[in-house]
Amino acid sequence: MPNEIDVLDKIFTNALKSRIFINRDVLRPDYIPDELPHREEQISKLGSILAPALKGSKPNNVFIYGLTGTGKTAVTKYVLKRLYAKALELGIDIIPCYVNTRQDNTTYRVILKLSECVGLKLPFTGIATSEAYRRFLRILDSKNAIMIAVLDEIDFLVKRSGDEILYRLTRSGDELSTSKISVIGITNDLKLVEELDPRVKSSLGEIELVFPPYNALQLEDILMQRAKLAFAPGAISKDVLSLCAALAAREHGDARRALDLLRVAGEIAEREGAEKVTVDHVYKALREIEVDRVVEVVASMPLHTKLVLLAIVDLVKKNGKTTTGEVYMQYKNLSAKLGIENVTQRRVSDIISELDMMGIISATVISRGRYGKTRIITLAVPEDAIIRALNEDPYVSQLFSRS
DNA sequence: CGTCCACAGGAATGACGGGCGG
DNA sequence: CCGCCCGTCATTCCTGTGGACG
Repeated sequence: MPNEIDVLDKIFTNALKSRIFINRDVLRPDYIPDELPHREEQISKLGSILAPALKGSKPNNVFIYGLTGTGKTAVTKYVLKRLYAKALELGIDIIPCYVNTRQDNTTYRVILKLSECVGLKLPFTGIATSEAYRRFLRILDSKNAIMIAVLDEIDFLVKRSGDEILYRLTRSGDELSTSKISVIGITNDLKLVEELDPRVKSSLGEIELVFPPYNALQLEDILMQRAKLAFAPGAISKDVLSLCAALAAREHGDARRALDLLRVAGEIAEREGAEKVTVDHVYKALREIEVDRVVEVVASMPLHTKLVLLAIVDLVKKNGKTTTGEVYMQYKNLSAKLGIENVTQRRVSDIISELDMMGIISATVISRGRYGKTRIITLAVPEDAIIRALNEDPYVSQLFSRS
């Protein structure tokens, strides 16, 4: 008992006397810095595209693509913020509206978000989608304003709910008399463009903006800029920044990842009561980020998904890889042990796809000729991270304690 | 060179809980 | 309170298919 108090006491005093961070929020993904290094070109392009809004005419729709962490969202939010400030100055009514369609991945929820931006409260369920849309348009039109709707990560929206809402929004001019809507679509999936309805493609792709990945040197610049604000003098060294930059560049130049790495490394250093962040802390952070992600993703999965995942872990542990058929058999065994009814193979097939999408496993369709077509499944994250995550579930953990 | 395996994955449908407007 | 609509999980039935085997 007294031990616990000591531990806590230590943590608290460590946090207080920490000489690591001055302002750690600067490293968070949603922080928008005043300067975005190596994105000057994109900023000025987007700026000139949106500028007509200040004169009251509708800017072209824009399609932005680039991989994750290439600054698409940051640049867009930054430009929008500046545009909005300018519009206020000039007394022009511009309504910026940012929707992340990874969270709001249905047509209805997108409309809900757009409505919020014009000050319309809609029930989050209960009325027909088309009715919600009509109400939204009516309110917007009464405002005599230019709405700039940013739909971030639209691949999620399109995959789940199709591109109908995109079509309607880009064509909304027909249904509005005074107000206007410009759409900025952001995606990191380049193939998405081909899946879109050609009409959407042409109207949304009036202008395309590409965000190339950062290289290691550029990432280092970004980290440097933020580190100056985030860390106490002397708490961080160039080696550490370079390592974070290099590790993130190895993925695909993902700035978000680089910043996460740096922040978590700092947090670990702080926890340990260290005086400065070391290379070692960065490697620990690398691991911690992965485990956290897995635990979080797994925790929100329904029971059957967890069971399928456990079946996969068992089989992969044994053979290094597995197939859909094997997984289904093993999954049936597991649910029988728990005395739970099992779902059909069709459903398990979908669950495997879902796990693949979440990046927990990797599943590739292959044909084994005479022996049929199946998916070869391997783990995409460390096994012990998954097991630790699954153990959190009271039902699933019974299967561990047994044997 | 055609078969046919072992699934992939689309379409239609339904049960269910949540939450509205009237 | 009812009727309606939503999203989610699941089922049933289905057509499609790469390539090793015969």
